[in-house]
Order: sequence, then structure tokens, then C-alpha cells
Amino acid sequence: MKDISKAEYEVLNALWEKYPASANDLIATLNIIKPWHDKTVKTLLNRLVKKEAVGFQKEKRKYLYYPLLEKEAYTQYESKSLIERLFSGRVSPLIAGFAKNQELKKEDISQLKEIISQWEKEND
Amino acid sequence: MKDISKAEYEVLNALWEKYPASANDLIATLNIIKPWHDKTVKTLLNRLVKKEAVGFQKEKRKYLYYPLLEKEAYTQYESKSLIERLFSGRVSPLIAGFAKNQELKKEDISQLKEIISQWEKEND
DNA sequence: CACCAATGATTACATTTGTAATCATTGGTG
DNA sequence: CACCAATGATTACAAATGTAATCATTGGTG
Repeated sequence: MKDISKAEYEVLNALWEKYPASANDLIATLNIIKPWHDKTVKTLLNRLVKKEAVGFQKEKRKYLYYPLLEKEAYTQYESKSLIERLFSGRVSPLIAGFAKNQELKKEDISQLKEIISQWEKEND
Repeated sequence: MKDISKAEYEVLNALWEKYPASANDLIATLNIIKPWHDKTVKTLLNRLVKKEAVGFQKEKRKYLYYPLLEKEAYTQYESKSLIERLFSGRVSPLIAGFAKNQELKKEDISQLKEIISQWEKEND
């Protein structure tokens, strides 16, 4: 998987939210959260195309872009890379850090319990 | 917190494992896992000094380096940044991804349960 | 003392990334 | 048809990053 930079990720994430999308669609969506010039968005979009994370279909002069890389595949890859790099591949130290720094809510705990419960149903 | 690149992190991680350490100590340690030229390690070390992640004490011509940035602070910051960026600040989707992709072991589950149990003792 | 290797400081260069600007083409409108 | 704005393609430039090389200084040794 080719590396996708943080700025590129923002563009790709906007596309995952809604596609197919034109460059102008994405520029409008991103303008809500990032004060980026439209030229910046177009460049990042073109880099994503070059990296084969995004494809497009021509419709007259307008291009309609769609993701080639799935959000889940990407988030899993990035998560795993970070866990590997920082925690020798173990997820528990990451969660322990969140717990220690009071960054877990009751809702998070419930959700984790649910995931564990489901895992046990499928694996124990 | 100043961004620490992946290569810089490797040097810093070697230092966290054992400090104070000379440049040569680090070069030797890193040589085990990375085929880096010694000049590369020195450059990365100097960049870490510039970023104030690392300090040093002179001992004749030899410098003994030590971390200024704590491993836990860094790993928590990076973890949180990733979770914020990819999962809107929620840890459960990250764990759910690991579960879904069969990347959790029984041992991970035990550890997560322990963390949850501890959290509940301190917060419920 | 002279020499040399060791050590850190500084420089180098290619690639990647962030944030644009400029250029070329082309639909649409008057 | 001419013109112009829209649209994508290409270029630009600074900073960060990866991976070095070169330079300046200085301990240690013969």
C-alpha cells in the first residue's frame, strides 16, 4: 500500500463520505473544515489518483471521482502500522494509555465489552 | 509537540531502551534492526536534539544522549492523533477492526478485560 | 610533537508533503 | 463565431524527511 499523507487522507476521507464526487464537490465539502485553496484540493486529488487510491470517470469536461481504496482497508492498515511501530503489535498498551490518561468514557467501555463478547462468541 | 518522523522515532526508541547512550551505542543498537549507515543515525540524532526530544551531556569529545520526551507521552500523543484522525476520537472502532480481521489473540482479550475491570474499579 | 582516527557539526541531495500558481483545453453563452 | 470561465494538467516552491557525505575539531598514540 502506498503511503497516503495526512493532507491526502483528508481529501480521501471526504470522498469516502460521498462518491462519486467532482473536484468542486470535494472542494466545497472540505472548505467546511479546512481553509484550503481549491488548487490545493485539486493537487491532493491528483496525487491520490497517481497513488491509485482514487479513480475517476470523465463526464464531459467534468471528472467524477471515486475511491479505489476502501476506508476499512486503509484504517486497518494504518492502525496496525502504528500499533506495530509503537506497541510491538499489541493493542492493550494503547487502550491502557487511554485508560490511564482518563480518556475513556463509559460508552467506550461498553463498546469494548461488546466487541470482546462478540469475539468470544466467535473464537472461544 | 513537534512532529517526530518515523526514522527519528526509531532512534529515539533505541535511546528509551537504554540511556544515557553515546552515538556509537545507538548506532550499534540500531544496526541490529536497520541497515543504516552511522551517518544516518547521527543526523537523525541531531534532528531529535534540534526538536528538543533529546538532550546530551558532553564527556570529553563524546556526547551522552538522554531522552527529553517520555515514551509514554509520545505514544499517547501519537495514538490519540491517529484515533482522532481516523476514528473521530473513538477507540472502539480500532479494536473492532482488529477483531474483525482476526488480529486479536486470547491474550489480548484477557489484557483488555483487565484494563476494563481496572477502569471500572476507578470510575464506576 | 605530528599524525590520525574518532566524534560531532554542518552540508548535500533526492523524495515526499503542504500549499499553492500557471497553463492548456473545452464547454457554454452571447 | 468569439470569448470566457470552468476544469483538469502541469509546474512551482518551501519545508520535512530519508539517507547519506564532508568538514572541523580534538583526544590518543607513536
